[in-house]
Amino acid sequence: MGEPQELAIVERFMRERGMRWTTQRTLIAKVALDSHAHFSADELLSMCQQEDADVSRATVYRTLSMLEAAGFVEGLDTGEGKRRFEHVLGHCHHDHMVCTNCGKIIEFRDDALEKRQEIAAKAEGFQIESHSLKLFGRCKNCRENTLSEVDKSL
Amino acid sequence: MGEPQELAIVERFMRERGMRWTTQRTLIAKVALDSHAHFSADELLSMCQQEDADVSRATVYRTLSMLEAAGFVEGLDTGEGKRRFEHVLGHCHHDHMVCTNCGKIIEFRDDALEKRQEIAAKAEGFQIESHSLKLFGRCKNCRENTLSEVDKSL
DNA sequence: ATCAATGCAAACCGTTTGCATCGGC
DNA sequence: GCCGATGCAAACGGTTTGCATTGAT
Repeated sequence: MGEPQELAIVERFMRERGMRWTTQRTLIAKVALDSHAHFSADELLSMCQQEDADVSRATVYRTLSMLEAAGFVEGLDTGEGKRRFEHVLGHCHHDHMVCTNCGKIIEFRDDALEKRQEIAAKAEGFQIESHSLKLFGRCKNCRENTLSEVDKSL
Repeated sequence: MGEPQELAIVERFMRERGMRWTTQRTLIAKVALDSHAHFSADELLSMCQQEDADVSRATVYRTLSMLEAAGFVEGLDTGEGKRRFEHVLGHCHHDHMVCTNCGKIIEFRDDALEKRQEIAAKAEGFQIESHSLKLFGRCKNCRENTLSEVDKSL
């Protein structure tokens, strides 16, 4: 995982636009791009504060929306009432399965799916800019655990 | 559109569970099931108050979550920061295209899409309970208007 | 008469914002 | 030194909740 180069890309992006490359932005971007998880703004804040106390919630939100607008990070709504973000720079597009039991998020990709979406859009004269596909249900683990619980009760 | 029977179904559902069929629930369910639109809780409240002033915001929210839990209504997140709901009882499943310019919501259905989702889930040992697919972009109308604006500026 | 449902207003919670201060450039 | 970025705390907006009252059964 090549965070150093990625961080440099973010820095360059900001500087080119006349934005200041502050210690907070460096830290937030580093932690966000380092993470392989789907983190909430709050979790990102905690992760940053673990490394260095000098970050505020407001700055995390502000930096996060810049990173999102720039396309380095992507927000997704998992139905918990708050957004989660994922590292997107240098990763290819994928969709998500969200386990409604344990909250696990599984990434998957299916080109046929993407193509069908394009076809459906074309039929309506609609031009897709982005899309969001989430499958909600039970992950493999939770299904197995549920089954064994049922077994026990028999 | 057969609201009377649908309303009776909701009433029966509630009564069977020992819930009281109040004037507020009758009104809210009627208005919600009458609507062909994707309404927010607030809009539903206004629609109800137009017909009868005796409904509170709290009751709209409480009734809405019952209707959703019962499967008469379905909530979807269009990315506006608030949920929208749609009449689902007696309608077959569909997905949505959301115009990021005018907010228009287009319903569409593609069986091949659904099948690919099942295949992708099976590959992960995931059992789908529900899913959410939204295409964000520009609707036909907005595309045409945008084009003519460009034309004008030339 | 009972107890669930309602209305009100306050609480909630994630997120945004105004403003004085700080710090990159 | 300038002006953009930060921190703080207050504001925001959708939604939920505690509690006294109302009303369906």
